[in-house]
Amino acid sequence: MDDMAEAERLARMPSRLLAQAAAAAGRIVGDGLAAAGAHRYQYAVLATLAELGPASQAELSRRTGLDRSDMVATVGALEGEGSVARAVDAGDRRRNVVSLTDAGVSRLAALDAALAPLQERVLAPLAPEERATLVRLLQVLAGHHGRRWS
Amino acid sequence: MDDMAEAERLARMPSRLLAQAAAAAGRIVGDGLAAAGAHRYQYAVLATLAELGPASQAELSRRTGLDRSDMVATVGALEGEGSVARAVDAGDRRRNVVSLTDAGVSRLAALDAALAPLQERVLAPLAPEERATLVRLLQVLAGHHGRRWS
DNA sequence: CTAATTTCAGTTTAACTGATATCA
DNA sequence: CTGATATCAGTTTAACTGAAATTA
Repeated sequence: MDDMAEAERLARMPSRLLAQAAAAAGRIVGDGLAAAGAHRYQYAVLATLAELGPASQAELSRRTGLDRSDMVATVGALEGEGSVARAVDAGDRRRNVVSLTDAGVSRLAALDAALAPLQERVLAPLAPEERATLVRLLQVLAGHHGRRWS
Repeated sequence: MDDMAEAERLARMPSRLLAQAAAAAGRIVGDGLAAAGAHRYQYAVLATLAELGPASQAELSRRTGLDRSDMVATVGALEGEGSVARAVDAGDRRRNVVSLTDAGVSRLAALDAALAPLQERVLAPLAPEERATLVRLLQVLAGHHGRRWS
């Protein structure tokens, strides 16, 4: 019973559509960042530092959703290319204070410039109002499921 | 310049929102299918067979987006549990004809029943019209980026 | 003592690649 | 000969786990 309603079950399944769209978007953005010599994780950390100002690795992990373990390597790579500085926090010696350097600010601007047309490609088939609606709905979903606290 | 517009760049970036929402949905659905003893790949194959009828592994790969190589293992697992039958195609002996068994039809119904409340959980924070809109927009995106031909 | 932070070493798994054998 | 199919063996990488050392 209900065969017609289930005929396109896969094509209408939210989890599957999300996975497909995310995979396509991830490939476009991942390839673009790779061409710029960066990793998705690195962009996330640079952008978060630009918003927050200097922060510990644990705080960056919380904000970006990256694992504490991967954060070590990511901050290490950014430090290695001169985009961030890493120093022991004088007020709490367990922490590193990670901060953007001038080179990091430039690096972030370059990556932002590289990313803009890629996000445009991701959303290409949608009209402007549809893009805004999609972003809003995804924010609701991400916000809802992102709360490990609450 | 344009600092305010970029203040929440990460929180508004489509590729990132898609990745976050897809990861949350994938975890919910993946855990649920695992609890039912199935893999996401297996559900995709069962559902596709229910729509198409008997099909070759190559055809199933095209429809589901699964790699031909992973399809071998997936069909093998489904055959092992008795959900599908696999036979050499008499008309084209390169092909296997994969078809749903009666047990496979039941298995699919059970997985569908298990999945319904999980999709509900994924979309929980959205109103009914919002859910329909999201599905529609994601279908446009998936359809656009899914075309390797054209 | 408990809890947070950083770091390292290792695991798991999805997704993919390349090669081979078979057949149209 | 070319191209499609099924299969196998192996690679890559994102994401995660567990434990140690340090400090609050």
